[in-house]
Amino acid sequence: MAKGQKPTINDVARLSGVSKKTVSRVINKSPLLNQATREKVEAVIAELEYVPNPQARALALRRNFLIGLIHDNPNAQMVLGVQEGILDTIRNTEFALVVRPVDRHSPTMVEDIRGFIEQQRLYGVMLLPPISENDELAQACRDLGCTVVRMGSARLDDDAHLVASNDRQAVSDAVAWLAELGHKRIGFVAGPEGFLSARERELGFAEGMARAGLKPDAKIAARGNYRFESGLAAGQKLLSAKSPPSAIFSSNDEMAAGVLHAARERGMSVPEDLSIIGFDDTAIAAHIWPPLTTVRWPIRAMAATAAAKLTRPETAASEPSFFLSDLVRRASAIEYLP
Amino acid sequence: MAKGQKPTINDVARLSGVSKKTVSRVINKSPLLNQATREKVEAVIAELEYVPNPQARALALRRNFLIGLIHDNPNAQMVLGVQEGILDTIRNTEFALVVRPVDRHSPTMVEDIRGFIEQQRLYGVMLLPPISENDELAQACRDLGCTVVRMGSARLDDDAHLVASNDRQAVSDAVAWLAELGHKRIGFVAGPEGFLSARERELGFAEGMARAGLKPDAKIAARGNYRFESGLAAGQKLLSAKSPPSAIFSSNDEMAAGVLHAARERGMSVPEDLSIIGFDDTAIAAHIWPPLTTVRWPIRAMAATAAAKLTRPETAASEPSFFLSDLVRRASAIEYLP
DNA sequence: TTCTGGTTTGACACCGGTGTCCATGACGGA
DNA sequence: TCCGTCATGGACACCGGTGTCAAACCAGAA
Repeated sequence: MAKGQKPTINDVARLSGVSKKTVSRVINKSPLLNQATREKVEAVIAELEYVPNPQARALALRRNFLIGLIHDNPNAQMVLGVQEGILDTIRNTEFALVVRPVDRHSPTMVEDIRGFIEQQRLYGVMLLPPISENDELAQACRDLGCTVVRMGSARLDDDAHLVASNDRQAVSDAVAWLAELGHKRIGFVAGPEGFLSARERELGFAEGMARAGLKPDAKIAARGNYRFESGLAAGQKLLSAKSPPSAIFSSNDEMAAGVLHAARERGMSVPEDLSIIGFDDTAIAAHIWPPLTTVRWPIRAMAATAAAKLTRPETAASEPSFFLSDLVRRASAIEYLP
Repeated sequence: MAKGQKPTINDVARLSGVSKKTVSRVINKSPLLNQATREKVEAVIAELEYVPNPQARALALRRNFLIGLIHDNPNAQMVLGVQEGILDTIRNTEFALVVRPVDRHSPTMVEDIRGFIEQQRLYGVMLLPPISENDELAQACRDLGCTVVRMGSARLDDDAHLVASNDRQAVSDAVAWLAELGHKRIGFVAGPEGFLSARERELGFAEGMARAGLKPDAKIAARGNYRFESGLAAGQKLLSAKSPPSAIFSSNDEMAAGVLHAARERGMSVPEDLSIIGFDDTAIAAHIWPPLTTVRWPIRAMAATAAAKLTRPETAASEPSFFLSDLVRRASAIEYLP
């Protein structure tokens, strides 16, 4: 072994007086190997600080140890939380995380992603909402021999290929809690049509109202697109209703911030005149005034589980797919003050 | 070539009646090649939809086409912006982006990163603040034969290995603008000690005050740690001063949001009683009330340039390293009302 | 016609691992 | 003592590219 060069399997084999293949067996923990031989080789590996070359392994095994994170998600905190969760699982393994932001409105998106998976010979990919809802895309990835795990808010796939938050339940609970606080007219800001998360949250709202024996009123409901401006517009509509709500549930935090602005524009105080609940617990939630009561879902733990399902399916595929969210009670929602 | 298998260089060679090596020359655009041969081979490549296997290339070239993004950065938006910028440059190349969040307080951080670079045989890495300021780390990466480009807010390295925002200038301009608006008592919330960005913003503040002929007053200055809570504490201190400021410059948006809370706690109106300027233009800035006037720096363009310096140094290394930021004027800073 | 020199191409080893299959040797039973 | 069996380890080809070096080819000059 030349000085300054990384040791290879050949160096290890030569120094320990065995063949490459035997070293390979040690590395791969093959059971049909004499204990003494194993220890001898392991000693040399330790001495040389030998690390197998992943490129060579990838070539021989025809599979790269790369997990792809494919997303088109506007929520930076969520994406970063996912990255951290995946790293929690794959740190200290031979896997690495490669990321690929995409544009879901591009007509070539599926083609682009296929090219990416094929070129990098990805081991597996994780799809984030909203593109995780795209069955065609998931199938295209699988056709390439790539394991796919999808993150979502509903049953998009079987347990081995899904991690999901139980949004419906979480919203239902939040609305029921508002009702307990005495609110009778509860407004709703929906997310964009076509998003499963938006749909689930809508169902959760309906469920929560039903639990509380309240009837949803279309005059104090509006649809937004998860962006701040749409929340502002929704808030303006709801608050100018003849019989305005005393509480509003918004399908995400950003729109909730918009509702808050709308209330302030009308000179209303939050939470005294209007209680607001958001969803996601993004950084905004804690930093607006008043701090937003919101639903937090365990992104990082979910992503860690997803990564486990990708990298060691034999042990992790059957782990639960659904994760419970909880209500973070801050100052923006209080009991009804007539 | 078996059905369903990806074509290899051998398939291309056989079908076009030339040797592997000639195909390799075509792929690598070698100049010493007959035009007719080149076209013949290219036709076969197109027909087979052949894509070279990056693992095999990586093995032969002893260098992987992976760019690492190493960071320990609490600002999700910034990290995601960087990722998008890097992708702007490397999309449609053979490079891929692998990410690695780390913990800068871990005593084994440098060792962990070395292991990561070595294991994945990274082509280059990009370091984000605050760890981009760690010279020992940068050197360790370079010793591994890995190109390093650092992102920062000051001259951390030479042009070929640096992209930086000119924070000092930006803050100086912002403060000078406050002075133009008639503010005489301008408070300052500094970032954490030991952060170059914090230091640069401090110098910018001093410079701006000097330009306006104002003298900084330590009684209306405080140090925070870039977190919301520290901004809140700083705001409480500054606003309870015997002679409180009419405007406050905060070294980042999150602390500015804290200052805003502090003002509101004391029953002050923003911007009527107090003007506030932040730094970074994160999502918070646009979504708090009132929307925050802040300094925006071109993260995505900077990251794209950094990626170019990593992946094609021959053309990009000499591109400018410094990027100008600009002041985003929203509602939180207005002229001085006595 | 033969030689020369430049251009174009190919044979072969190599990068650092893994899979296949066979050789070896120890051990137990006949 | 001899043979069959099983545990163990090695030889060799292969994964799909690239580097080296020499051979083949071609045109123009002697």
